[in-house]
Amino acid sequence: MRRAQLKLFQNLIGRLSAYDLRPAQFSALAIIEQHPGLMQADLAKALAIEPPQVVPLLNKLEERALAVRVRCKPDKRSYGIFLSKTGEALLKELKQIAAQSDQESTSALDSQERDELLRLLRKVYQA
Amino acid sequence: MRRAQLKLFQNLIGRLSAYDLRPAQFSALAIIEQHPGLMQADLAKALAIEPPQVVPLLNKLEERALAVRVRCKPDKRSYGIFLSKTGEALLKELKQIAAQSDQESTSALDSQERDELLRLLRKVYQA
DNA sequence: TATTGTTATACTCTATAACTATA
DNA sequence: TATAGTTATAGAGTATAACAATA
Repeated sequence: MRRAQLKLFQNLIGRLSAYDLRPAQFSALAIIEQHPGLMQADLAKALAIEPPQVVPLLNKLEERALAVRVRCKPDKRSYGIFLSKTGEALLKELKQIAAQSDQESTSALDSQERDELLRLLRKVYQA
Repeated sequence: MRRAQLKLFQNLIGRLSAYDLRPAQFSALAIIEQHPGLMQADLAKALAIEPPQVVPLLNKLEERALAVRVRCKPDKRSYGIFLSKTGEALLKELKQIAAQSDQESTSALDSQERDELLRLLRKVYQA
């Protein structure tokens, strides 16, 4: 399991490096898209990382104008996190890159096996 | 894939911690058993880590008398690495622990699915 | 007093360059 | 000069404690 995961990860890291992004940053963009306006604590939980790690990650995304922090009206301690138009466009491109990466890393499998692998993996980690 | 792997790894780390061992040390014991007398560079390659990382790992195993470095006769630069009797006995126990860990981490799968997952993972990383 | 985000810090993992001793 | 092992070091990734602003 570890070796297969490392193989997939290395391939993805290589492809994302052309965008100066890490897998966690790509995941963050995808999560923000699915939950626009979420708070940093929620993003940490969704990424399975600790809140302090979200800070530099989001800073980087904000520097590059891919995402924005918006002060919440009711609770001025927290932010709502949103994708910018640039972020949305880039994410769309990145999803294709990631799909190509998965495809290449699992080129030894036929499409039925790939589906089955995904099904089994989900079953394991969702349990 | 990453999430499933993390789940398995965390379970294994927890179980091995009772023996004050890391997964890589357990793997090292298993590799040494399969290739008695191998050199440190070979062990590094088999573990997919860099040679310098082998040094503290092996030091720890030697301190605990689980493995030994034996100076090679012909080439006095290198060592042959072997398990001690203690190491062999502990490895036997650890293999059962690891099997239990895998079983527990994949308890959502039936035994046929578990076999299939293993087959697909091998196919991915061996490609 | 509790919570959100942040800073500072440390600990692990990993990778690279330089050193030693042999060849 | 080349190689096996080692040392030193630095860079990620990850986790915890403590802090500031707000509730």
